[in-house]
Amino acid sequence: MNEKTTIYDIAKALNVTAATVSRALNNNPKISAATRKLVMETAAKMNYKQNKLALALKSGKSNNVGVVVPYIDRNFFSAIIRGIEEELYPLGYHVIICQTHEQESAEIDNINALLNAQVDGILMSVSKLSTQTSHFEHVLNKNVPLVFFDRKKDVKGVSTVTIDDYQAGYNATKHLIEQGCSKIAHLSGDWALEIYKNRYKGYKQALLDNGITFNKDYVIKTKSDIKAGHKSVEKLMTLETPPDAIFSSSDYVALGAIQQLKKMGVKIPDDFCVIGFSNEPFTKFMELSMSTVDQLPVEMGKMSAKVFLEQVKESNVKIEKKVVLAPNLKIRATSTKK
Amino acid sequence: MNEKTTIYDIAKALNVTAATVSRALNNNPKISAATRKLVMETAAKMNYKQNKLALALKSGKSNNVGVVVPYIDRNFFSAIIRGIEEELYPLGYHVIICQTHEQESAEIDNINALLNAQVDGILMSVSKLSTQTSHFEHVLNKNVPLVFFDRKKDVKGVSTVTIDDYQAGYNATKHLIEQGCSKIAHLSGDWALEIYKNRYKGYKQALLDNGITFNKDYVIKTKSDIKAGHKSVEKLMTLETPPDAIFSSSDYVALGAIQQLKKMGVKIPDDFCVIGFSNEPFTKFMELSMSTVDQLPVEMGKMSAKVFLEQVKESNVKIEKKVVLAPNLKIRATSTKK
DNA sequence: TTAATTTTTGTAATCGATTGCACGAATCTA
DNA sequence: TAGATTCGTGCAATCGATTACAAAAATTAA
Repeated sequence: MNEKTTIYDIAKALNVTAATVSRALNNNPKISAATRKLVMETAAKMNYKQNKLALALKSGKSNNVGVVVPYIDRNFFSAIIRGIEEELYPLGYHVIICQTHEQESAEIDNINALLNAQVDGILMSVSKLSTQTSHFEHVLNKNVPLVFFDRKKDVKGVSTVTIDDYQAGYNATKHLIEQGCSKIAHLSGDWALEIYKNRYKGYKQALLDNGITFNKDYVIKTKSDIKAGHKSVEKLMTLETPPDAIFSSSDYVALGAIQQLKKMGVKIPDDFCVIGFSNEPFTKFMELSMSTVDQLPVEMGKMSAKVFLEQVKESNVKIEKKVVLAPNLKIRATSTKK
Repeated sequence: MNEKTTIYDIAKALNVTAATVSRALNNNPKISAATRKLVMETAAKMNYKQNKLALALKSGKSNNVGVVVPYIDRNFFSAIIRGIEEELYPLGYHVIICQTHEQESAEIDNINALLNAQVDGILMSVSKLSTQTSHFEHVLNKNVPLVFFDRKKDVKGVSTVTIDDYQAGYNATKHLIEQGCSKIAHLSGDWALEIYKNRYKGYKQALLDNGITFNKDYVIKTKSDIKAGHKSVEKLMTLETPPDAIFSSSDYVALGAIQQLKKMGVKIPDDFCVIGFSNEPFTKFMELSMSTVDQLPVEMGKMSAKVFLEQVKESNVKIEKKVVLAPNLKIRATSTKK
């Protein structure tokens, strides 16, 4: 009884053609008010639901967008997805999720699968291990809009939405200086990703602008986990002049650093200040709440969605938009001296 | 140049019909080895990619499943989605995400949209504010498998994957008793959801089994946020005999409780033990790491996916499977007396 | 009343794939 | 070598919608 009803079923019931039904349902002005009403009512009665697949095939628009992220259960990424979803859902789009686990092969795989599924666009954050760009160009060749958020690669024709990582690094470092710190270390990530490089640049410039000499022993490139924080602190504290503050490019690394510092009996924030990056939920809930940089992921997701929408609207023109959002410094206990 | 190639393009290039191309690509044994090879090579050369939409329309299988959750940026849910994705992706399925914001209207909306998009199944956690069940029956009437995870409603024909909330409540409470607590309060949620009711039942039974009289003043139903934790503790501590432990159905409420207890100068864990629920990431990172119940969300997601797969495999038989996973008590600092 | 318009509806192609049936060619049987 | 099989392909329908174009019906004009 509740089997799928098609426009043909309605047509048969009313002794008209499917074309008429289709037009009536789509409010085509060429249909008489009487038949339109009749069709509408019968459709409702028969519990008709439009088959979006058929529509998609005919129109070439699937009303699906693909979102590719390293992991979906990392707050930063899931919050971005939330933003994307909230922006696109009201317009009838659905979001298809894929994760790469930071593997380039998975990234390529995902992109191909999404293209085969005829998505109307792909929004993504590139994997840490990505080196090639041909799979991105492949997307553009198929005339499918591509938007990078947060982590990007330089590819012509791709729009990007990022925060101003340079500014974020600058602000965080300046804040530490204002707290009276002068020997500020920086825990960074792989510079193959611009975000880490830019945070580093901002850090360096803030030092210079405030008359602090840059010390390259204070900069360590690490993985993004807690252990990396432990190890980095161990290394830093054996230096001849150990630092008195850390600006970390990752909240997890900052957390590890704090744990290790406490273990070593260093007093935070009085003798040592720490600031992380990403505003992961846990930072707020720590006994000593952690200062960090909020990247406004939900906003970033919404903005990515908007950029995508502009792109589909002006499908004739090739737009390459670069949106840069302002980061938001969250000053909390780990960097607030009394 | 890189415009979409169809089997018709390949057919034309080789002077055969699309049917032949289709068969060759699908390794149909009726095709001669020679033509198969030729077709394969030409397909590769022309960069052919199968249009999944056309396939979906023809076959009636979209290879998409819908996942509906209250919020995707809550770790518990995003971890479940991760599990689902990892289980289904290798089989060629894609996951379409929707969020309800705990609104029943959005839930109904999402389900309808997913059905229109011809998903092969819907996996979901019902919204807190859901009261009706007709939209779930609607899914079943369309012969689309429906699986509830964690939060469920009693609907005939729907498979469910949950943890044993009763056991979880029992174990958590028993653990507190073993730590020497005897006046154990319980912060619960809305009993319209079975999960909260069952945790409460387990709590109560553990008390009885250990000769502790149940005190209904010790049970408070609250929202699931930090503030609710503050308020509940305020109320509990003004009782004639205040409790000496809390088993909370939510990590956030437990966090709020801990904050308030500290503010009041109560010593945790020596004078007061606390245990939460969900193993949210922040619980591990607190100064005083929080004991909690791990619901194994990734496992739960994988199991939900498996149940869905069984359902599609045996599309003729109507299976209604009830999987109950064992919860995992994480004993940490907030409930470990020395 | 008839021709000219305007409305309304129908016919049939299309989107890109799959597949039952039919048919010609090649191979086998006797 | 005639007849029966088997093999490889083509024809055409199908999935469920949309939409030029054509045709019929209704309305208006003269």
